[in-house]
Amino acid sequence: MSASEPGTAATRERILDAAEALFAEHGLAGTAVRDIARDVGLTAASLYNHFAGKQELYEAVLARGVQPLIEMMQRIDGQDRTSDARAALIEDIMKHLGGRPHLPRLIHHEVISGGSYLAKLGRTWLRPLIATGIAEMKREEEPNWSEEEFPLVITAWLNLVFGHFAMAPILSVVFDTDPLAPESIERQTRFLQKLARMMALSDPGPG
Amino acid sequence: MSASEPGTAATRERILDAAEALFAEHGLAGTAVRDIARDVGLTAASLYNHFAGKQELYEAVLARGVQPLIEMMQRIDGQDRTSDARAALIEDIMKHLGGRPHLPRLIHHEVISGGSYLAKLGRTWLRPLIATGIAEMKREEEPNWSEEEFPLVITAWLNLVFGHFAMAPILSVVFDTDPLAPESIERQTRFLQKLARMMALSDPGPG
Amino acid sequence: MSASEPGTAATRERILDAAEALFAEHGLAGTAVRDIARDVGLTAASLYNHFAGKQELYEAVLARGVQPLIEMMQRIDGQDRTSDARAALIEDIMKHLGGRPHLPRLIHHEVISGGSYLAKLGRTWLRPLIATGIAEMKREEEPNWSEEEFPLVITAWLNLVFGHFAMAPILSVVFDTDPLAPESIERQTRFLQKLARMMALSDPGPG
Amino acid sequence: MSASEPGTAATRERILDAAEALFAEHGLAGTAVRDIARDVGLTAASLYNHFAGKQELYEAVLARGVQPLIEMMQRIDGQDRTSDARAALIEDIMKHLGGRPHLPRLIHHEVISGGSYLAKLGRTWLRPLIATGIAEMKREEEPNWSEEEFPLVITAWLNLVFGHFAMAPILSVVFDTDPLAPESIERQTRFLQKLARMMALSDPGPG
DNA sequence: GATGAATGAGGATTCATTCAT
DNA sequence: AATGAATGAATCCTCATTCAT
Repeated sequence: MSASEPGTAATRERILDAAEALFAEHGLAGTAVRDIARDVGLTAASLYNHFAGKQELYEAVLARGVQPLIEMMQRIDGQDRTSDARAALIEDIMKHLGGRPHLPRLIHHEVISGGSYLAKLGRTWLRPLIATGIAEMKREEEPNWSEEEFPLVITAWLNLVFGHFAMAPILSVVFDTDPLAPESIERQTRFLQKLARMMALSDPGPG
Repeated sequence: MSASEPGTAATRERILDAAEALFAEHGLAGTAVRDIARDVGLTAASLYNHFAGKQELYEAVLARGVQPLIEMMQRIDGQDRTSDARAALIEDIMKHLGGRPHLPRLIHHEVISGGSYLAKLGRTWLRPLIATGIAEMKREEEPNWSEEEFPLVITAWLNLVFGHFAMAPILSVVFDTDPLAPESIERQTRFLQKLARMMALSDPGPG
Repeated sequence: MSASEPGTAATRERILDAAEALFAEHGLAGTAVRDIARDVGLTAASLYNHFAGKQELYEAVLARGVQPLIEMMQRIDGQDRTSDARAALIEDIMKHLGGRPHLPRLIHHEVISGGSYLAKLGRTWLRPLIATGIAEMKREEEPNWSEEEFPLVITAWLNLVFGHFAMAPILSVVFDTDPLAPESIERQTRFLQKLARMMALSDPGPG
Repeated sequence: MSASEPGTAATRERILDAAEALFAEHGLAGTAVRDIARDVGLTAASLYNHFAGKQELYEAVLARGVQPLIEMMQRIDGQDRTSDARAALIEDIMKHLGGRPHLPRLIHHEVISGGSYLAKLGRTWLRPLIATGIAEMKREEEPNWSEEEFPLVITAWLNLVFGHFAMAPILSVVFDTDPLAPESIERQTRFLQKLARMMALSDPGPG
């Protein structure tokens, strides 16, 4: 009657968890199936009772991690636009990534490698996000950014949010803090919200 | 008999070039020595006349790419602080990375994987850059950022600059432009300079 | 409650059928237990409720196919020798093999591989057949074959009969007909009977 | 200066020899690459310096064995038809197969399994042979066989010739002789030549 | 400097088999 | 009687590396 009996459907989740951590750190090629299995307490052969192969496992990990982001996007897309929707969106995303800190590095691996999952990732997740963001910016009364700068602004935000998590290893070397600690995420969230206000309101004047 | 006859010292560079491209795309583990050799028109065995091993080759690629960044840092650190030093620095870095578009992805791989080269990278390159950046920000008369936000600002800049190149694969899927094309880099440079002015001058007011 | 309800004893037969087809095509080593199970609509694990293992299943398939041939031999051995006994025997064997077209290939696999079942096959089936055949030939009044040629004649007949079925795959490629179709088997039967008459009656004269 | 220095091109041939023997006995699936390598005195990994994979090695073995048969066919096809051409052809083929006694079993494996090489085998080798044989039979003045029986006659000959070698394992169990011994091959050759005369000359009369 | 050949180590995957349910 | 899950033992193949030529 325990909540997660070993050997049932829970095994699949435990494999995904272990795989997520290892794929995030070493990438697809750098991760040995045997190592994933060992972290779950299984033999490599047993993994193949749950996933058809390494590639399929990788994609399942990616899908599981990206799915909530897609849904988050869809929820936001349809809802009322209050004045601080931006701040709430930033907070939501930061919170989700904070709970799955391996995800951004995983996505970075995929993006950098130009992996096959990339096209789907772009279509189902990035494009709606961009559409939402651009629609938002168009609604500004005194916009700081021209329409052709919109994509750059969106991209900038992607890099700011994901970079915080993906760059964590080197940041924790240079600074003393762990970027994945809750208070670091909290601080980064407030910083990004402040930056968002600046980018929306300020007028940098002529170059 | 010149120092860089094809087939002599030049071979070393050609190996580094091929390795840089492949390491950037597939990472250290995902790149086969044989593939690097093939791209140079050599056999894997021949590579070992030029480099002691895969790991050493990887580090040589990393060193060759990072060295100019470090020197750039050192030059800037000692020079006069004109009003648009920031703009010039951004331009310099963007230009260097534009000429070696694989470098950011290479560094991302290293950072994400928490590779062994990372500590050196942090110490010799990132720390001076941060010191310079912080000193710069401290000199502001009406600063928008508190001292404890300084690291976040620096990190943000790192992510903005490197992200542009590292995320290129997925961006070229979502948008129609190639982020590595000269005009894209030019546009991104101007965008970042504008953003720099905003972050320095503007006052977002209370949250 | 009948003895051959589907799911009870009938399952055993269905397993044997599927196994016969696969073993005949891919041999013992080339056939996966899982594939046999799939063809029956079962899991590999379920097979072990019916057979002790792959090897045992293989032998059961072989035994089931060979048993009627042995019995056929025994019947013929004890019965009256009419003038067209040869023609009847050829017809019987061809008919049996026509109903189990996988069997010859199965036996071929076993023979070619020098499998362990081979000795038993030779002793219980081939030897009686040869004895019968030789006794038959000795009864000829004006024999075309010397006693030392008898084994060759017998072997020739084996190759002619079994070859028709075993070589079917390539023959259907070269000719347009399917050697396993009833009319092909009928034609081959008549051909072999004619050949039998030729071999018995004719006198080729000196070389 | 020895005729077959180890480590040169001769290695390829030695691999083919070892592979031919093992593939003939155990088939493609039943033969382990490691076992082939061991018989040559190599590591499995070393095999891959000479052949792209198991399948490719298998096809190379098949091609090397079948090539002489094809050429033999082509030579015969173009030459004068003397009265004992048949006897000579039988002798040639028996001799070639006698020198490569694994080949018939290898071909049997391929034929039985309906392997992919089969179509090529049928087209390049079997069809010319059949054409030659049929042309030969049409030239008979008082033919014993109708035109629609021609394919059956050809097939019979195939089975008689190849069967002698392929069935060798079980025959050596039942009889005391080794069918692959030179004198056995010699005896079988004479037997087949005699049978050929019978099939050409005799008239079995009405069934 | 270049290469063909060899190899130990490892890595993904298959497979026959077992066992608790 | 059926099955999902687990596994040890292969099996094919890749890879980084070495070395004689």
